[in-house]
Amino acid sequence: MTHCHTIIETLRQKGYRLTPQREMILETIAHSGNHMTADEIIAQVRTRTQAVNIATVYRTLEMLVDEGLACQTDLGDGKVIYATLQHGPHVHLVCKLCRQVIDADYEMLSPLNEQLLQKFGFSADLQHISIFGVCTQCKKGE
Amino acid sequence: MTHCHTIIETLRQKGYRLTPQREMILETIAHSGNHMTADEIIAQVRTRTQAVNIATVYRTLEMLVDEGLACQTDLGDGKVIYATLQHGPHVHLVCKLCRQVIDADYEMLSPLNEQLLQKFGFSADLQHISIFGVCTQCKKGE
DNA sequence: TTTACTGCAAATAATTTGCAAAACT
DNA sequence: AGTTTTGCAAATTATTTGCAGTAAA
Repeated sequence: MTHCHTIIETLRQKGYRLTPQREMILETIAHSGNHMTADEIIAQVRTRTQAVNIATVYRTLEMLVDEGLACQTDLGDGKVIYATLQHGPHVHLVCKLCRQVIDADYEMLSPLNEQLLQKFGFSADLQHISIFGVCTQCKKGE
Repeated sequence: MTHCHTIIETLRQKGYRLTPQREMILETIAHSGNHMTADEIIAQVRTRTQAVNIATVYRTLEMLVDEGLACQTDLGDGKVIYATLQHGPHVHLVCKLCRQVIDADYEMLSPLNEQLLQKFGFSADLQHISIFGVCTQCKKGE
């Protein structure tokens, strides 16, 4: 809730209107403490009220990403997940078999970040990154 | 062409049929020496003949990826690119402004690969990875 | 009151699929 | 000949958009 209020305050200051839809969408993402797809978000919100449309969810998410208040990660298999920035930067380890998403610490990527900058002058967005592979459990189960 | 023939030989050995469509698609990707989207591939092939359908392109690409003969990379903005493995593993640095794709050497990722394996038991597919960010030219142009 | 925001339904866009006809081997 | 593979058109899926009505400020 606290984190949620921070975002709401920020939006208000930027001149956005605070609609119940936006509040509910925000609360849902922030509260879950996890990454969610647009579909998951609307499903969750609809346990509370029918008064939200999927188009509004997409428009709200786009706004949050544009304002730097949420991060968007493409999981590759046609799924895009969103999360608020409460946990700070991290890496998404996506298991391509079970589709589980593990969060790893961002620190792991600092050396890479520096190398990319030095060798290519490339400023990488490593806070949004998804790394695909196979998790421990799935390796055993094979 | 040489590289192309290797792939064709491999496919034949695996029991796949060698159709002109598959040959043309393969030649196009291998020849370009670059990453291409399904759309770019069919556009290129169609400068030679009309006798290829987009569904066939997708089916061929899927087969190549399944057989480990091509790699597939999701660029995030709704584009998926494909390339044959002639250049060996590499990292795709995608500029989110100009959409240019720079190839970086895979070696850069070895330490990360090891860490992911040690800390999480996660076998990462780093040969398919896309890293988003802003390239030198775009940084200047801003 | 003003103008941003929402819902709805239609539009996109990329990819996938069913099925009959064509063509490798 | 027998089975794979293709083309076509329709289906799918996720997302976007136009527009008229609703509601923050």
